[in-house]
Amino acid sequence: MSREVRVRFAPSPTGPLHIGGVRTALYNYLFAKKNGGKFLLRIEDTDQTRFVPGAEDYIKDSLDWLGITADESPWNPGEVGPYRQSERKADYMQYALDLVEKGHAYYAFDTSEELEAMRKRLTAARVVQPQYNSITRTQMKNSLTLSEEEVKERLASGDPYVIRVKIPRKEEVRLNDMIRGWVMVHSSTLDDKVLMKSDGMPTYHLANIVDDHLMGITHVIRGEEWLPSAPLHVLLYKFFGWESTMPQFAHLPLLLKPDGNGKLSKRDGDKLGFPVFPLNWENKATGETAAGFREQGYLPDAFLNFLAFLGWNPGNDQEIFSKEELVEAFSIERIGKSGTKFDIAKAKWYNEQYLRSKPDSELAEFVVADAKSTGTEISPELAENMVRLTKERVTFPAEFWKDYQYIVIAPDTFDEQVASKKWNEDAVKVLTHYAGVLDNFSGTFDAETAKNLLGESAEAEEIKSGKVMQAVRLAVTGVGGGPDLMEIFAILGTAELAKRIRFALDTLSIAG
RNA sequence: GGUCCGUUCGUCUAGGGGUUAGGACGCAUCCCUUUCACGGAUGAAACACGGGUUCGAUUCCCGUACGGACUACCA
Repeated sequence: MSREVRVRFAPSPTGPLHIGGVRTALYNYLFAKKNGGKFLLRIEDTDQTRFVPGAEDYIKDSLDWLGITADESPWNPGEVGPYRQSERKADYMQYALDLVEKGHAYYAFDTSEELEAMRKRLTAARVVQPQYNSITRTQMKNSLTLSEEEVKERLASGDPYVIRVKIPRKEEVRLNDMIRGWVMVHSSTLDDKVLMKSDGMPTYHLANIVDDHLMGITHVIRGEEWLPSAPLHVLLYKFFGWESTMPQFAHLPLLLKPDGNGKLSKRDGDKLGFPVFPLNWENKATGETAAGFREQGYLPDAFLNFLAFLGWNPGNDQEIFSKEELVEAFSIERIGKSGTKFDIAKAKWYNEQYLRSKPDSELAEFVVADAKSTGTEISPELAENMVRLTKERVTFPAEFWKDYQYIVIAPDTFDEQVASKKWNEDAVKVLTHYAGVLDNFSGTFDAETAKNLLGESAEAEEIKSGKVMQAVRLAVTGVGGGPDLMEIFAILGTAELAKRIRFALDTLSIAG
């Protein structure tokens, strides 16, 4: 009988969650759902100096937006809470002490100045890697070098101290990563990492292992940046005697900058011309806002689909996956090993695909709202008509109104390039004739009728209608390209259409 | 510097001892069309390098190069 799958996403609320983190959350979620397990969210806020107000809410909002819902979290606690490490503070010390008792950890009283001096001394002695380890700890102030009496005294008098792990001098540490296979490291290259800080808070390493154990975590799926410390984690499981329930590790390839230079970091922001955050983030300190995918117009399902494919693939040609399909198809075996460069063009393509699959009526709501925000009230019917005509031509919902509002609002300027090339006497003749026809028309003016009448006007002037079509378009819309013109005519109606044509006739002059 | 991880078209990737090395995005050309898109068709475009192993290596092994992560009382 294997245990129920339990995975966690454990972000640190030190700023906005970036997309690498979101992807990690997504993979954890998919893995849990695929295996009928639980997905937990744990806030790792052990570093009080880096706490950023609002970051926790941001994490929640981001995951909510994408529908990556945790089965257990600070907002929806299960039975192994609390789900914030700051609220678990009291528990960690006993585990650290347990390690001290077992001889796997020790007190260290060195000040930061003394540590600095040690590193300087070692560097001067050309030691390549100055670190607190099995060799150097013999020269430092800790419970391994000080007398038992002095240690007791220092502890009693409230001397600041940390608890460090005692890394064995010669041991081959191995772990079987689900993505990378066997990884082996010799303990001599590891250092005696701090487990408990002098402020009484645990470091990541201690808190992480203790909480994962207490919360029954079976699989640790996290970014590759943790791979170097994974051997330490394995050692800690062993020291605690928790080997039999040690989770399996899966270290995800990193998300890289598009130029291939380093991992995608929070600081990159819209400096690179696209968001690296799911949602807008306002930096309270600087007042600057970093762009989010949501506000740029990305649909959550499209973004999720895109994100899933950054480092994972289903092994077949299918590219469009709903969340449910992703759950069904997901497996850790199909996650790649190498870093993934972020390609915004693909993200846009995904958005277009999802946008086109949405019903016109739903998209029309965006258009009504966007129009209203610029002071124009339009009916849902009109908005839906606009969507029907332009859906295949936009990437983001905002483009409906931004690029095609001429369907509602008559243009007052005309594209000069098109005008100079296409505006000619033939066009003037046909349009003048057509305007007159429109004045006298009564009946149903649909696209078909609009086209027939225009054809007749052209014929009357003995001009091929195809020759003047772009000029006609220019006159009515102000631009040289766009959706089916006759459909636009039908929406405008004869009166508005005639009015626009006459305005163009008055305004435009034939290029010499 | 040290430890660890990685390397298939520009990008995301499939594949895996014998393949015309497949797909997607992007790009180009053509078709459709009243324009621009959409759609359809076609095309250019890749196994980092050097040694092994093998009848045969892009695939396995070892080096080299390159890229990346880590190297805090941060996570």
